[in-house]
Amino acid sequence: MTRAYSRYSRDAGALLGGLIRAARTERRLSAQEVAERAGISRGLLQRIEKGNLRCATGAVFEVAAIVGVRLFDADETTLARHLNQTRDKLALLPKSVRKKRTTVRDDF
Amino acid sequence: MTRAYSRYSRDAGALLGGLIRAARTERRLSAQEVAERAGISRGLLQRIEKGNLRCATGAVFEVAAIVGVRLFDADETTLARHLNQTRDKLALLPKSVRKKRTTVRDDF
DNA sequence: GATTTATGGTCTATATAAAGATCATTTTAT
DNA sequence: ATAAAATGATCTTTATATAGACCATAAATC
Repeated sequence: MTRAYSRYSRDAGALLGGLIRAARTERRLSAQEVAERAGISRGLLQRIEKGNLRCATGAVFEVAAIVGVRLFDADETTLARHLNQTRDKLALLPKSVRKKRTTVRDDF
Repeated sequence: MTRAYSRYSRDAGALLGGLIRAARTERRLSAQEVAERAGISRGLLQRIEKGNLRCATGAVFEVAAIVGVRLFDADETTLARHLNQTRDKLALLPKSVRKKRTTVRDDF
C-alpha cells in the first residue's frame, strides 16, 4: 500500500471529501442517514469527508452518488458513454507494452 | 464495507480504470514500472485498471497522476484552487445538519 | 438558556485488502 | 518461427481498513 502520498493525491482526496461534505450539508442530510443509505459506517463517512486516502473507491463513489457529487462531471448516462468510448480506444491500443531495444545500431 | 455497488459506482470505477490503462499504454509504460513508481504492487495496479472498487483511493490517485489521468479535469494548480474554493464554501455552511421539526402546527 | 441531536474522536474485533512469490499465457519484436 | 518480456491469474501471509459501540463535545432549534 502507498505510505506517502503526493500533493496531487492529497489535494484530490481533500477536494472530493470537501465536495461531498458540502453537498451533504446543502441537502440537509445527516452523516448517519447518508452512511446508512450507502451501506457504510458513519466512521467511514467521516474519513471520506476528511479526505482520508485509505478508503475504498467503491465507498467513496457510492457516497458521491447519494449526495449528488458527479465524478468526471458526468451523470450516469454520460458516464456510460465515456466508458464505451474508453473501451473502444483500449481495443485499438497494444495489449502489452515493451521498451524499444536500447541496443543502438552502431555497426555501420 | 459496501457489498453491492450501484451502476454509477461500477461505471465510474471501470471508466477510471480504463482511462488509466489507456494512458499507461499510450505512454508505453509497463505495469511493473508504474506500480513501482506508485509504490504499489503490480497486482493492485491490475485490480485498479480492471475497475475493482475495493482499492484505496490513494493508490488510484497516485497511479492516475503518474500516467497523466487528471481527476476533476484539473492539473495540480487548478486542483488546489478548487480545494480552496470548497473550503471557503464549507466555512459558510452549517457545521451540523438536523431535520426540521416534523410537528406540524395544526393548533390554529 | 435549555434541550436535543449531530458530529468528532477513541477503542476493539473482524473481515479483507495488499504484498509478494510463482506459474501459465499472451504478445511484441527480432 | 523464436525469444524475451509483459500480462493474467492464483495462492499464502501480513497489515490494516471497516464496523460497531461508546463517550464527549459542539451546534442547531426551541
